[in-house]
Amino acid sequence: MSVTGPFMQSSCAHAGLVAPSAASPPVLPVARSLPTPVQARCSTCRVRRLCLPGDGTSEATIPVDELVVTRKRVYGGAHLFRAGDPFESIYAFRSGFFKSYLVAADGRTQVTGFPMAGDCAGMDSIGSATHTQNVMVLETGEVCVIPYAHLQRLSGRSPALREQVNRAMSREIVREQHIMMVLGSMQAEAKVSEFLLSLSDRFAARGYSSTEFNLWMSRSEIGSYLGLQLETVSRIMSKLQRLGEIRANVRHVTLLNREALRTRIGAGNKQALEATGRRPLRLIHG
Amino acid sequence: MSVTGPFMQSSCAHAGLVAPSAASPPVLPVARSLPTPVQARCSTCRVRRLCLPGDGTSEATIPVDELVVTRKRVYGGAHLFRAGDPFESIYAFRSGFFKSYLVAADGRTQVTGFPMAGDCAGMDSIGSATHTQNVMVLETGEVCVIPYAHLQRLSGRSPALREQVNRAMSREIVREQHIMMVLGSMQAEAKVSEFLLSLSDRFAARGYSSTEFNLWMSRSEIGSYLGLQLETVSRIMSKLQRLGEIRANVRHVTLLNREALRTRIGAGNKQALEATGRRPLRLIHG
DNA sequence: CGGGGATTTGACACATATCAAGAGCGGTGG
DNA sequence: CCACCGCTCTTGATATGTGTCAAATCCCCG
Repeated sequence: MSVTGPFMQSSCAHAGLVAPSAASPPVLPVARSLPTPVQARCSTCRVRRLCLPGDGTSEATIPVDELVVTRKRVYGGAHLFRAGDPFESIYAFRSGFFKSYLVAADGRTQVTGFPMAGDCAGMDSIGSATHTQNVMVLETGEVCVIPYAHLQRLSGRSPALREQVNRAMSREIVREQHIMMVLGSMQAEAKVSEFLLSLSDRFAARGYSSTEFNLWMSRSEIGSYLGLQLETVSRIMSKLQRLGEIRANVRHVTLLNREALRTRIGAGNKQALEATGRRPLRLIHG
Repeated sequence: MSVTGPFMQSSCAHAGLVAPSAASPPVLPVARSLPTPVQARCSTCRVRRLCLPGDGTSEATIPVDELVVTRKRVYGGAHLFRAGDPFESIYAFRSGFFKSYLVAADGRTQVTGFPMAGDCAGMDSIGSATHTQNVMVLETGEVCVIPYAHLQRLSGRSPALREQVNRAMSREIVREQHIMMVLGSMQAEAKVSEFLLSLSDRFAARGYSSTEFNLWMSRSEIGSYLGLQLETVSRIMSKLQRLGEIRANVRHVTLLNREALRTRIGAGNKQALEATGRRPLRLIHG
């Protein structure tokens, strides 16, 4: 794990407790039969039902309190990890706000998500030796470290945990499919409206206000996420404000008319494409 | 599973062999201790190393020949499944060519991929009762049916299989991240070039020509996949042909200058976005 | 041979990118 | 405490890539 910026403090030290084991790079933390520290337990976590442990339907068989080995406090501006860092752990966010992004060889950047409490990062790197994308901290928060080798071990004895991991990865695939749809078939106004409503729903699911919240990301980051230029994002937010559908005070947003925004999502379709059944072909050479 | 179009024939019937169990909807095929029919075995499959069984590094512990319960022949124009169909199985493609796509409530369509031999479909629906997207057959082929309950059972006794499933899902996440990058940060010409080269690489990985191949999908489907109109795709392919980088005879394509195409991918960047570290905020109300 | 869809190509419109300037905000140092 | 600096955000003017509309051609298939 790269330690950049102000990210250099383990939660254990921070919380004033003694860590059961080393917290950083080498191999995997030896926590086989050591008890998980109370502060890192999922059973007391407010967002557990959104996270790997799930809604508790099969709770009895998931060793939720052995899942997280360490918890770390990470600070705004720091990177949790970068593409190319060795892959060792899955991360689950307990609090804070983050962005995940890719950087192409030629410098192009694509923000792939804005994970927050209850979300996970690092699952895309399973099977790679190194992380495939970057995760940066936008708002200081706490992240639960789940060493992958540890997760594999636990999976061996808990079918329910295996299932939860599969579900979490599946959700991630669906989430990205949804973004593909936004990127590929929506116009700018629809994209921004969708973005705001989606954020709103995610805040709501975590018990925060769905109508009034902070944007922890910049216009430029929103733009990258939506495939737009920052100026376009800014203009559209100004327009939505002019129309009375939102109030936007730079990073602080209030949704005034959710229905209007929802309508805006459908506006300006680009494609219909309905399969015809007939499929002409020109075969190789022939 | 929806049975539409000419998709109404099980591979067993087709191959003239007796099926070991029912092949369709109800619960899950009872194949607990029945031997897997020879024709459905992974160990004899040409694309097994690209598929769930993997490259064989941990082959000994993966019950590869119990993985696939049935194999089906599916015909061009048919749907393997549609969004909303009950989720029961993962599908692995042995041959043929397919498209996966989403349809939004308002009718917008987004093609999410063009799976072919060695690829999988349905992993996005794990944890849902129903499939989240549609998969249509573009070129007749054979698909291996892996009932999810069956996979779960096998996973219980094979850590290596669990790992392979995780890897496959992880790869799918990375694949979609890559498409997000294409959709969000490339211009039309770069998108189409990237698409052709990517297809070329996938054919090469399967032992087919990397310079000459058929496009089983229409311009409209390519457009949907890349977030472009079909006319734009057509124009760009004409242009690439005019420039001597490809030869495009409707559905039959020859790549004449891969390097030129590769250069084209970098052209016309849209975003740079490098993190600044400073992160201004306007806190709630304040 | 005829019909229908796919593809190509052109003309044009328009959404969004690009370029540029100014304002707002937050932190820093005098 | 104020002035400055750097960054983000906003807004305007303009350029341009791509969508839209339309028509001709091609191709497959009956």
